[in-house]
This record gives sequence, C-alpha cells and structure tokens, in this order.
Amino acid sequence: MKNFEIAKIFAEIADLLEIKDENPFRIRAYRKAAQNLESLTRDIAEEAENGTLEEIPGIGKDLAKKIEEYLGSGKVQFYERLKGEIPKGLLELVAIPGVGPKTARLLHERLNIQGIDELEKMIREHKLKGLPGLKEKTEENILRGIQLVKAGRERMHLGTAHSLAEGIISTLNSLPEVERISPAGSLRRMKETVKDIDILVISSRPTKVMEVFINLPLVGEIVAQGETKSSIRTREGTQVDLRVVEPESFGSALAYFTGSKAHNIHLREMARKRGLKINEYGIFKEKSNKRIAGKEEDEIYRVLDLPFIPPEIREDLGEIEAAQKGELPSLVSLEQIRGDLHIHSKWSDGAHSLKELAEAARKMRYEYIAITDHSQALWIAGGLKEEDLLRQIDEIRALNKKLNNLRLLAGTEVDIRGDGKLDIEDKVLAKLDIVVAAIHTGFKQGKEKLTKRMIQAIKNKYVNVIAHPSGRLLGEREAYELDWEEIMRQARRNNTALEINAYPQRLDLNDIRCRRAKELGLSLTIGTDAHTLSQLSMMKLGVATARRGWLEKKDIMNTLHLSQLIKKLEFRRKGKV
DNA sequence: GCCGTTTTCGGCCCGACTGTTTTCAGTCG
Repeated sequence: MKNFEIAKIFAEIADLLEIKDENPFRIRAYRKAAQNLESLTRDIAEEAENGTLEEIPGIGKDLAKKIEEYLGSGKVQFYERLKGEIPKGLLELVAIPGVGPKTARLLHERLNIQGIDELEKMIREHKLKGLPGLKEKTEENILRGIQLVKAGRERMHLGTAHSLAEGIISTLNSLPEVERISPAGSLRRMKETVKDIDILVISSRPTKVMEVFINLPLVGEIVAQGETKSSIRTREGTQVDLRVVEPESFGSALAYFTGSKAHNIHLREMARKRGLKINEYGIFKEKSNKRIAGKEEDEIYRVLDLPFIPPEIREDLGEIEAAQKGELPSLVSLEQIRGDLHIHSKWSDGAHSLKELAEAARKMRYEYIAITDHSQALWIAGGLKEEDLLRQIDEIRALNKKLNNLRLLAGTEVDIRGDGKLDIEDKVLAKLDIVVAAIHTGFKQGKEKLTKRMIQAIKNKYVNVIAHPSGRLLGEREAYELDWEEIMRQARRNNTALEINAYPQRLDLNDIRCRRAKELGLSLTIGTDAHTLSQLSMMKLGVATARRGWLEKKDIMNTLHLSQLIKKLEFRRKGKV
C-alpha cells in the first residue's frame, strides 16, 4: 500500500513549508492529510481508481491531484521543487528539540549552517554569538537537544510506558496533597507506542506536588518547571509531563491533556460555532467568558450534544461524526474477556506447568484458557513432536476432570512451514480443541508467496486462528508483506479468525487492521502469547488495541461463554467432515 | 489547503513555559 509513502511525503511537505514560513493553515492541512492517510483502512490506490479520493477527510481537489500524480509517476513535482529549494540539513535542524523553523532559518541564513553536526561544532566554538535571541541558555538547550537526537530517543512500547507511569502515579498518589490523579496523553489513548508520559493531578497545593515530582529519584533532568505544568526527563531519557489543576478544571484538563490534538481541535471548532470556548480550564461562553462546565470530562461532550467518546478512539478519525449520528461502537472491555486463547507452557518454551497456568487463570476468573505450545519445526522454542502433543492432550483432559469452573483447551500454535503446509498432520490436529497457526520463518519470501502460504493455512479446516498475522516486532522487525485484502476475504470466507496478539512488541493485528477486519465482518481473538504467569495480564493491551480498532464484544471470539466458543470452534470441521 | 444547516470566501484551537525581552517571539503539546 502506498498510503504510508504518500503520508510521509505530505508530512515532509508540511515541515518544508514551515521552514518557508508559509501560511500555518496550509501547513496544518498537509499534516492532517498525512495523518488521515496513515490511518486509512483501505488502499489509496483503490480509492483513486474508484474516484473517491476527495471523500477522504482532509483531502480536497489539490491533494487528490497530488496523490494521483504520485500513484502515476512515483513523484510529486511540488515536493521535489520544495526539496530543491530547501537544503536537507534544515529538516535535520528542525528535528532538534528546542529548534523550530524560525531558529533553523536564522542559523542557515546568517551562518549557513547545513546540518546537525555543523551546528554542534559552531556552538562549541561559540560562533553563534551575536545572533538575535540566541544567548548562552539557548545554546545550552540546543546542545542538549542535539544529544537527545543523537541518542536516538525512540518511542516506548505501551507496556513499558504503562509500568513507568504506574510507578510515578502511585508515588504521587500517596501524597495527602493529591486529591485525584490520572494518566493522560497517548498513554491513556493506549497507542501502541508512547513518546512522552502525561500525568494529571488535582491539588489545592500544586507547588508541593511539583516539588515532589521534580525530585523523584528517577529524574535525570528538569526540562521545565512552572506553577501548573512541569516536565522532567528520566535517567533513561523519557519525558514525563505533570500538570496540576483545580478540581473544577479536572475534566477539561483531562480532555485537553489526553488529546489527540486533532480530536481536541475538532471539538474546539464545534464549540466556537456554538459561541463557546474550550480550553484546559473549562468551557466558557465566548462573550461573557462565563464558565459553564469543566469539572468532569463528559461535560465537554455534553455541551456539544455528544455522548462520551472513549479515549482509545479520540483520533479524529470519524469518531466525532459517529457520535453525532449516535453510531459510536460499544467498545469491548477487559471484563468481557472470558479466556485467553494463546498461552505457552513448560511443554515448549513457557515457564510454567499446566497446573500453574490453570491456577492463575482461575484467579483471573477466566472460564477457559487454550494451551498452544509450539510445534516441532520450532525446535529452537522447544516445539512439540506429534507424539508429545498427543501426550499433552491426555494430560490436559485428565487435568480438566479435576478443575472446577475452568476448562483447559488442548491446542497448538502450529507452524506454517515455508511451503505453506502445516507442521502437524490433520489427523492429529483433529484431536485438538483449538488450532492456532502462525508463520515464524521465511519472512522474506515476497508478498505473493507469503500470501499464498498464509491462505493455504487459512483454508485448512482445522485451523481456527491465525496468530500474530503481520509478524511485526515493534522497533525491531517490519511486518512481512501480505495482500491484506485477500487474506481478510479468505479468512472471512473460511471462517478463520485473526488474532490480536497482546504481546507488547507485537500488538498484531494493529488498530488500523482491526478496524478493516471489522468492516469486512471477520471474527477476531485476543491472545496474550504469554510465556510466564505475569504476561497473562497483557490481555489489557490486546483489549486496548481492539478498542482502538473500534471492535465490540461481538467481534471478539473469546468474549463467548465456553459452550458457545466450543460450538464456534467445531463449526467448520463438522461442516466439512 | 480544506471546508460549509450562519459561508464557495474567509475563516481556520488555545495556552504554558522559556529566554530574552521591557511587551514578546519561539517552541511545544
């Protein structure tokens, strides 16, 4: 899909126009278009063929033409021209925290600085002296920014961000001065990766809370410190922003701080049309400046005649329009999950026995869990030979007789081999309650071959689920190439579910593909792929991904009660035997 | 550059913090 290529070009055009000091609204238009393309569930080439480009929000006549130009020729003239006008190094400079377009231009015009290394050298040689508005402090800030860029500050996995935030929140929450506290930002929206951690606090003594915050042991550096807002960077380099507000502003501050930016802008525009003004402190009548609400978050939506919109879908990707029409999905929740369908035991590369897993599952109030150890091809992960699998089935059946209110499902995570065949014979698969299939090798076979391989597995009548379908590892490995439309069509036709793997590095399917899967009417499962007991709790990340993909209870198979689930799992086999 | 139950032109979210300034520009979220 060229969606991302074009999104990247539009985003870069926005950066270039910013350096040129162009109309800020034009710049915003490019940024918005880039974001919308990134999260478009359909293929942009198909939209172009159907002549429906201008139906994509943020795409008008001009951008539609640029998209068509790129699809046709692989280039956008306007973009090429801009790149010719503005030295590449300037984009490098703007990427430094603390250096914006104005400073970058100044540095280029007055000192002909072309890139980040040159800038560093000039600062160290004190060559910036005499430039307006750039004195010692600013030089120090830029140097620090350069260090950050060079250290390659990357986004964290959602799971990492979650535990870091939990630690800070529990410390602050123990202060008597803290009345109420909540995570905010992309963390609260449960994005798969998080850059900064945002935390919001209610307190009548903000100074005290700020003081404790900036003196936390994990603080490596104080970035900013004010009365209502402070930022620190941890020793590991993660920025954490803390905002302290009065009780009557908590709702509006939480909404503002949670974002997304695009969602907030949309709401604020709606408010303006009604003669209202929304900011972090509340909702005000524009004329009289009289405050009418802001204590609770849902008040913001109420004054705009909208139902509450869950944080996970606040991306301005149609949720506000859906809310207006009363068509918001009722998102699946963690409480609705009745079991985990992807777990490894000691039998392969997991850390715990079946009994220990059962005990943990019972504590989580699950009705069932599927034991899905690796198959023989993955000998490196202790993959089970067929005879071992048969013994494991017996052990599971025996254990089930002793268990109350919990059922272990005998399963496998069978390897889809390089030639598309499964690693376990059909006659053995037939004895299992659930078959999860996955690709673990041969990622570079190319789109056509990989698609064929996966479809072969999808068509096997014993395969219930395709695990971690895209194969991506966040920050480590790109997804392998697949014809997704075809995969999803086949999965739907053959009644094979796709998994949302809840492992923090995977979160695969991702939110966007979840949304497309729903549009096409697929069934999905959420599995943790847990190898240890503590990893069972990652279910919440999988649910969050499903929620970001607008999925409801009825879309997720493991919200079913045990008897319904078993019926659904057996359905295909019976139909064909 | 997009967008329209106040508009096909004239709007386009809003504020905090910093550093360098005597009232504000730049950057960020």
